[in-house]
Amino acid sequence: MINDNAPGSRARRDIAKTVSAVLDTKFFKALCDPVRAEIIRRLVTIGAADVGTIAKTMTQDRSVISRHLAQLERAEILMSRKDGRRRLYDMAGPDIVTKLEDILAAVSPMRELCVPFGGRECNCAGKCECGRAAA
Amino acid sequence: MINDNAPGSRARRDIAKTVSAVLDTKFFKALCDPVRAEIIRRLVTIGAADVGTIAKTMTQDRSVISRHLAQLERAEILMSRKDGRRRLYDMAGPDIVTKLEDILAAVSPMRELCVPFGGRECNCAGKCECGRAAA
DNA sequence: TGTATATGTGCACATATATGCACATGAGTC
DNA sequence: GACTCATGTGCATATATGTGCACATATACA
Repeated sequence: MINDNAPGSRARRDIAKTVSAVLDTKFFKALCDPVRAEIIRRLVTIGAADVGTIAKTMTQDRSVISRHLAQLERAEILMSRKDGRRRLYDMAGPDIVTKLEDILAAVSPMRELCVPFGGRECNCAGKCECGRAAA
Repeated sequence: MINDNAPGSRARRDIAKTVSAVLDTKFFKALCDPVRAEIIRRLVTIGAADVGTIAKTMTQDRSVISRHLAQLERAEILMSRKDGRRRLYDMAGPDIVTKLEDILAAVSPMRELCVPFGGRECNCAGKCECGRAAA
């Protein structure tokens, strides 16, 4: 089809729907906070660990770390299991990779379909901030 | 190496570093808000549009939409250019796909390296919520 | 049983973010 | 020039989120 990227085209509506569906707010939100990012960094480095062990190396209170860990598990970034009175958390590596692959698959048609401004040059003659615009 | 996924191993430290580097907070934060998600949906559907046109179809004030659009541009999800007194925004399709490919490339070693709890079964005998854990 | 340890939760508070109004700026039109 | 239209920004306010303390719960151990 020559007119796939026309405004409101079937192709555009389809990809909009697919992209919306795959935009997992819970997943992205969990990745935004710097403390949670640091927790992820440490769990990747050291492997499975309990709440106290993780909290000991960070400035926040244990209860705060506990809540961050629970949120990361709800976002399916971590998994947990009980070990006596402790709870062990570990990275859900395969799940994370699968989720990102799904997102990429949904988004990748945008490479051809959502070329900004149809690839047309800006006629601003350097007056606006469109530096990244025209290929 | 047989011990690549040992706690603190070189492989683990490397991937932790790579993953941290690729976790673009600005990018993820921009994707969290439901209003911004809706803006993305409409821009994918209709293609390039100015602030007023987008705002007209949404409940929020024009100024609010204007700020969301600016944030999405800073996150390199949208691009903009001036057209007279209007400012046109459009999806930065190729940039978005490239960014997600970079993220996936950085994360994909986690599929083998971060199998939760080393793939070992939980010995809870059904008492804890480790359903997604084993296998 | 009593005690110590690990974790989760209610609550109050601080900070961040989203929102809408009023107004300023910039660009087109008369 | 005066006027109109589109956009961006300062400000006050509402809502969401992160934080730490105190306490409750659950498990292990003497």
